[in-house]
Amino acid sequence: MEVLTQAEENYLKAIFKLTESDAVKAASTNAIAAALGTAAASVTDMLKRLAAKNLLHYEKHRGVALTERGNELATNLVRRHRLWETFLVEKLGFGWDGVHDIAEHLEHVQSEELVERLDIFLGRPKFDPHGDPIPDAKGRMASRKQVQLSSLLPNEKAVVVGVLESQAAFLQYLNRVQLTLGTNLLVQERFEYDGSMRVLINEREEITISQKVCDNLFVQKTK
Amino acid sequence: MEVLTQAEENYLKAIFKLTESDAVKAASTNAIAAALGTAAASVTDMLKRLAAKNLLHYEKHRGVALTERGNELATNLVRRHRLWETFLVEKLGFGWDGVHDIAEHLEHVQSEELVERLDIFLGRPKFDPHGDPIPDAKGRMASRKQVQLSSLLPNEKAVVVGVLESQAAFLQYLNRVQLTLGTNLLVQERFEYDGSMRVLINEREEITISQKVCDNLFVQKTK
DNA sequence: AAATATTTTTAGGCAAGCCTAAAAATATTT
DNA sequence: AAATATTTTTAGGCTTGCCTAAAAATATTT
Repeated sequence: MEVLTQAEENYLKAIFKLTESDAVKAASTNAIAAALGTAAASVTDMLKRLAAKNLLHYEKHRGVALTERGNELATNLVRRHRLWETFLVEKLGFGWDGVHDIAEHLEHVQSEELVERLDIFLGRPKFDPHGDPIPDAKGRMASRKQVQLSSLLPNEKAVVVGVLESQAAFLQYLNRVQLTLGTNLLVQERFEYDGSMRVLINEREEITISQKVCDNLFVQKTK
Repeated sequence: MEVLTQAEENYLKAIFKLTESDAVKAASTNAIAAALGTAAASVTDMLKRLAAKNLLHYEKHRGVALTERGNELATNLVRRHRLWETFLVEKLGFGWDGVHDIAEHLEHVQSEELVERLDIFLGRPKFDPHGDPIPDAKGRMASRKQVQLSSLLPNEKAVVVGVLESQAAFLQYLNRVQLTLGTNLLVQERFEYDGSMRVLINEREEITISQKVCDNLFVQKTK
């Protein structure tokens, strides 16, 4: 089992995330640079090194995709990250939003046994505090726990993860009212009368959403 | 609060340990190199850098000692290390001997809040699984929990940490029978008749120790 | 005290990761 | 299709931490 540096691991994870939505099959140099906050030239540098280690497929000007091995390592990294986030929230009492940066460091500690014992200690959780699925030691994970927005009760928090029907008009509407992928929601109230909901968006703005929209929006509960 | 690299932290910790026994006031280049497994030239390199950051006093060919600030940072590092060791043993069920290397990595995660919460989660322990005292956030720590070997009961484990009377003849005897500082003991049996004990040394050799020696040996219980 | 041994420092180099500026390749406009 | 804009790569440099080999300083023997 090869050992990667923290920098290498961070590149793998960034590429993994960028190519996660199956629509996209390759990550561009610029996108990776943006994700990591480094110069594009540094990315090219590293891509060559990772390609030499057979962790990704690289062809000049073509963008990159992880190899099987690269995917394996990246998935394991995600596993570590999400287990630590779970630990920080469940055991140490951190808020679910203040936890990412610390997990970003903890995830780099290399010890299979540590991760395995942590997993057991936490009761082999399937999802982390953000609702994201935690891969098991073999890289398998549950699919996202997504539900329709209309199924939420007042005071529940969620994040937008997808739509049921993806007609252009609907997506345009979502963009218009800022209900984009990743938007955080807090349900304030639900009106029985017409099934509409008042929702706080990204801890800032409050809007009212019709039942039709609530039915078509997939969200994932968060804490 | 300045942020140190892992390498810098490792140097601080090594120097801290080397100068811990108050007898020694300066750590030599070679001793540091040996402790870290690096070349002496690399140590000289780093000593200059750490001196420039006011973390230690460095004069060519004179050896080094930590500054107040250096000591503070090193103590905090020890705190982090021992808290993580405690976590690994108490919560994750690691054996107390398989824990050092992992803690070596965890200790470098920089987050005051993380350490504070971990401390609380563990119930603010005063000693780690090796019996070493855990400094509090201000750097204060209890003195070692040392007891006379003669006070131990069969099946208790301990490590040699000092002597009561340090006559040369006694120390020579200890060296002779391998009862040196850091030796691990497991009490097998105690004979009421003459107060002598049968003890397993470093999980290998079994010897019998007279009451006089047992009274003069300070040990620290371990798990 | 001179000779020898040991320790420490200097000098010069190397890999990993980052940078900026310029060149080359690819995409988008017109 | 030519012109322009954007993306990606190359080239050259920097810092951190490490190395080896040789020089300098200090310690120990004789």
